[in-house]
Amino acid sequence: MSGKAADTHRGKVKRATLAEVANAVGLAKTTVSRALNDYPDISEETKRRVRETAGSLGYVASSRARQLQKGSTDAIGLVISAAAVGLQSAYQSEFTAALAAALDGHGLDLLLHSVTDPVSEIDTYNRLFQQGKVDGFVLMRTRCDDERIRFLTERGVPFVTQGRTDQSADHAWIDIDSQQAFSDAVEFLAGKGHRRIAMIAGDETIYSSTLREAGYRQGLEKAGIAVDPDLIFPGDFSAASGRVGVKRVIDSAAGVTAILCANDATAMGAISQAVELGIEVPSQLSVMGYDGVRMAEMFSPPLTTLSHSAAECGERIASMIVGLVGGDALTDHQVLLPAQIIERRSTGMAANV
Amino acid sequence: MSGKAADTHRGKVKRATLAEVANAVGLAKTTVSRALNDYPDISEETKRRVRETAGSLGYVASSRARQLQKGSTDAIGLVISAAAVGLQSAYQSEFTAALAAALDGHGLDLLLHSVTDPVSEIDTYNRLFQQGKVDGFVLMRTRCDDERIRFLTERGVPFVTQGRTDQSADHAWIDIDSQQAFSDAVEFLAGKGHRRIAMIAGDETIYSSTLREAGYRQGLEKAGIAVDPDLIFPGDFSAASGRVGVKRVIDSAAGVTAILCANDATAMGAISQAVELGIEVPSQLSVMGYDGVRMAEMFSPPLTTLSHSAAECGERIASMIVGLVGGDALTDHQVLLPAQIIERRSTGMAANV
DNA sequence: CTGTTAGCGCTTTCAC
DNA sequence: GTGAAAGCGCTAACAG
Repeated sequence: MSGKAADTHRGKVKRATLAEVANAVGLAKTTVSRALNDYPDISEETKRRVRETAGSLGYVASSRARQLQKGSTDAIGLVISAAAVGLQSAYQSEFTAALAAALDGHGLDLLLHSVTDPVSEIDTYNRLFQQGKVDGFVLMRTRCDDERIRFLTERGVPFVTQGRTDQSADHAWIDIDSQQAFSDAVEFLAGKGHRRIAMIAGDETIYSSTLREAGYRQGLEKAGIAVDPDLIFPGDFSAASGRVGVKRVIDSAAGVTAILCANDATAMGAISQAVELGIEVPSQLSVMGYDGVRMAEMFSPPLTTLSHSAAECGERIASMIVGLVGGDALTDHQVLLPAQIIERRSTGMAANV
Repeated sequence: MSGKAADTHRGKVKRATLAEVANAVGLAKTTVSRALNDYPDISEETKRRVRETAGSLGYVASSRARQLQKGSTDAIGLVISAAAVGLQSAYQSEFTAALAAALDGHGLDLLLHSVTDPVSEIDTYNRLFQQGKVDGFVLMRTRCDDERIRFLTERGVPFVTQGRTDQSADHAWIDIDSQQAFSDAVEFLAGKGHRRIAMIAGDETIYSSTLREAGYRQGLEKAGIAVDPDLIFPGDFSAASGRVGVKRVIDSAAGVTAILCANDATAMGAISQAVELGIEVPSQLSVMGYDGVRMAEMFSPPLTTLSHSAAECGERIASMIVGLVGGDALTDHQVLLPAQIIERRSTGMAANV
């Protein structure tokens, strides 16, 4: 605002433009553009010269302008809900980092958007896409009946979900075979002599929670143990719900020697509460988690868990979304990855009850 | 490529354009644009009509086009290095989420970029800005002598750091007064009768590590305890370094009854290792962390720590970067926030040695 | 109050 | 092999 100094004011940094480069080399903008983009109809010599002066001018093409012209954005949106505080679970944040890294490998950026009001969630997806800020989305924490999926599908917006839903048949997703994993976990526990195995479930609106519970039941059956509905306690993936869950187990379910938790955070909460109640883990109570977050290894006792790779998941999703945005035919667009039991010291042989 | 079907192919979603809206209302693009942006020189009646048809057409302005015209991006870049796996520490990810939420409140997006090769780090900052993808940056994990800061400062690129540096005088930053915090922590421990208090330090290339160590020394002095350099063990903010640290303490430093760790992850690692070595926390050894991550509360035993608010930090940084990008004068551009001791159960009275 | 004319910086036909 | 012209969708002068 202060007159003469206006064009020098802080924050306004001059970026070299195509026209300037063209001018400097003595060629037309068109030619420079094609040279820089390595078109075959430009002579090697010219390309060299152009690249050189472009470099010396510190020229970097404005992606805004390019995007406007080409119609694409080279950015993928990831919307997190502030309600689920932090970058949600440790796993979510490990995954997010992996996704960012993987997208980077494909030359895409990750636009991280936080939405505070759940009501405006859909609106956020809509705006981000309509505004042309992103070419597509990655969805985390998919819900059983996921409104976002319906919305995006209807509009033909490319997206990949991390986790299945009731509508899984129709969209691209990648997921961990949590049902199998939980079944394995129960068998593993049964193999250690546990007969009364409780489960602290995850947020029931999240589809994967239902799968984890189904796996738990399935494992019980395989192990020849009758499913006792009273041994399934509600939870919400938080450590706090693990604490509450343990108290309930103690209060209401006699003879439980092992607890399978919906995720690692819940398991850690459960252990910490158990210890406070004077229950020793694993000698009196085995506790097992799911996800294999890094912290699980450092917990005391180190957590037995079902591990899967956030990095692989991120990379696969990145490839998938790149394909979708590029309009590729959908092959391999539904991927199920296994989880592996990592035995550490929060589980042991069943105690004599 | 397949001819006639080309314009219908998946992924190409038609977005309404300004011209279309203008056409529909029977007004000029300009008028529509101004109506939508609530310019004073458009009649209320017209604005109403325009908004109505815009709404019914589902029109959302293309931010690409607007950005190209206005020159700004409404996005802030956050570059994380994949080397420090995951979204780095739990604190980093809590902060990132908070930052995204806060930026959202200002109508800004967060562009999360991951860089694998440390060598290309500066280049990434440069490209992101030159390409016009972001208006500015937020830097985490500031290093003592931070090349990124020199680079951005030289070019006049707006940025705010979370954490100070050797060059702090010259740039906008927000930081926790970790020196004071660590000093307080030592006094707190001394107040519980601890005389030989070890420290497991953080990554020494990170500026804040030096501050935390300085605070530790300062606290010792205040408590009238001589600083013993042999009681300071190296670390890197990881839980693993906490484990290693504890072993070294046991092996080489007799009489230590308390360990102050550079952050919560280190503290958790330390506790878990101590327990494995048969050392009881806190009866035989007190361990204290820093950051106050959510998991600290759920640890067993719950961790005594120095807590500070990621949310507040994120909000403040958001305001600061908004101001900087907007070209505001720099007032309050260097903010020091306090940390608070949260006493939980990983610390107790000094054991008799 | 509203419309006309430019132009942000780039990529693309289409000529030469 | 290279250049001229047009336009992506928007906003900012400047007229009327």
